Amino acid sequence: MLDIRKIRENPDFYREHLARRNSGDEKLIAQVLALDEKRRKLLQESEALKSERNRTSKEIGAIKAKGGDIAEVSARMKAVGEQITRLDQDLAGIETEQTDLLLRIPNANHDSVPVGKTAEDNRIERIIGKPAEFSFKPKPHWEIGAQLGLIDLEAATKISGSGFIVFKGQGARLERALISYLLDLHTGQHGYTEISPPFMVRGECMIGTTQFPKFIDQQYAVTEEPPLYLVPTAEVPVTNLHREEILPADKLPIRYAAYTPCFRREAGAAGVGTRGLTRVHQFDKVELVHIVKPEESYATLETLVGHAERVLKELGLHYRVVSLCTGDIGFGAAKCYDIEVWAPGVGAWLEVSSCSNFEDFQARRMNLRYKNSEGKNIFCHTLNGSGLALPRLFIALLETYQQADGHILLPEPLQPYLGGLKKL
RNA sequence: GGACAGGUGGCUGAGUGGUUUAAGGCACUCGACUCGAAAUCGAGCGUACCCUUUAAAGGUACCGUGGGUUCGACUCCCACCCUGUCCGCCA
Repeated sequence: MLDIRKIRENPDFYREHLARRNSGDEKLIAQVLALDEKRRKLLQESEALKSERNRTSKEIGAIKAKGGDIAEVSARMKAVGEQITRLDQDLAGIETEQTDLLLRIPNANHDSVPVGKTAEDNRIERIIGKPAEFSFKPKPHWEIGAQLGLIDLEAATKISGSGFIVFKGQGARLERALISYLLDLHTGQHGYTEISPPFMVRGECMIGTTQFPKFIDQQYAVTEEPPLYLVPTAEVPVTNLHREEILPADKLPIRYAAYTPCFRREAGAAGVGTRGLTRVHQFDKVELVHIVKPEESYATLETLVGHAERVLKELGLHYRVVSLCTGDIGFGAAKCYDIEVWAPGVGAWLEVSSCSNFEDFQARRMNLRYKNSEGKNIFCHTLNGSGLALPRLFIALLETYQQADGHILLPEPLQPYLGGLKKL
């Protein structure tokens, strides 16, 4: 959520930044400012009347103590009270409207974010490794996986519909191995504290991390009373762990790593780019979350990307890091790097991680602050990135390490997690 | 799910309709005393918003949450939430 006072002070700055997102949201600035003006006018009227009532009520107390007559002044204050009630009702309506609008305005982007309209305009920061070479035509993962009995997409469709995966045998074991490997790497080498959160959360959490209100139709609701939602990413429960808190400065920075399944409705139609495991309603992911002081957040973003890249380097996978342009970047992010792994079987770059700095955009929504050295309460900056998303990592492993005889070689770091197994 | 108890500032703890402007204490900050410290003494010390703005001052709201009664609610009424303890159910 943007700071209404900053919008008030510098509306052009936000109009320009939002216009670069080409989502048309810059028009909301004028709307929110109009509401804000109305709101403050009503607030001032209401507060002036309350001030009068407070003063007069004390006088009434004094008059009564002396045995005086309060009928006339009391009646007058009753009228004032009714007027206050009316004003406050109007005010509450406008405040709700304003907050709702503010929750729908996306974040302004950092100056280093490339300006552009589509994914074509994203800036490629670096390409690491080389594409795997084959003496045969590499197969897509759904063929390899079916042949080796690692996955069964038809069974998944039968029990849950399209967009679900059944892992079987060594496939299921590989999935489990990857979760352990990723958590061990990040907690052991990168200093993260492991969190195992609930997979269902309240609506407030979804507001905090920007899924609500705008993207509510992409979420699964589980119960109606109380409303609970399946997490679309561990970002939601983990970042909200400290919602409504004022953290002591020495608790920062906070680094959490969490495995959860992720549930997404992904309204998009099936077709190219959605076959196999690339785009599913439920997938596993290890997520990295940082809560930091504002002055540290951009250095932290680079560190975070490095932690995610480390996985691909260790596993010997070919990947690139892309800086998302203003037209492609997510709603809440000020800056975002995507990490894309090369999948030789399908011949495409697949997004396996999205590392974002939200600055104080999420922190404002969840009222997450820390007390600085001067004793002031300052909104924290929050960041998160996948470390990594499992199905696409699974795809890259199958397609990159496939052999002419149909088997898959396992990269060395994974072998201990599969009981020393070297190939599938 | 049932019964009982409770929810007030960073902590503790008073407060049953009007000098509550939330007492007192602890902690913290500054000052005095001291070579220094402790003790003692003095002062300060919540959050958010509004107005003004170089600043200061001022206003409003906040005692679990939301309603209600009243000129006026920490205080009275209603509903709900949470915590603790016990009971029931349960992998």
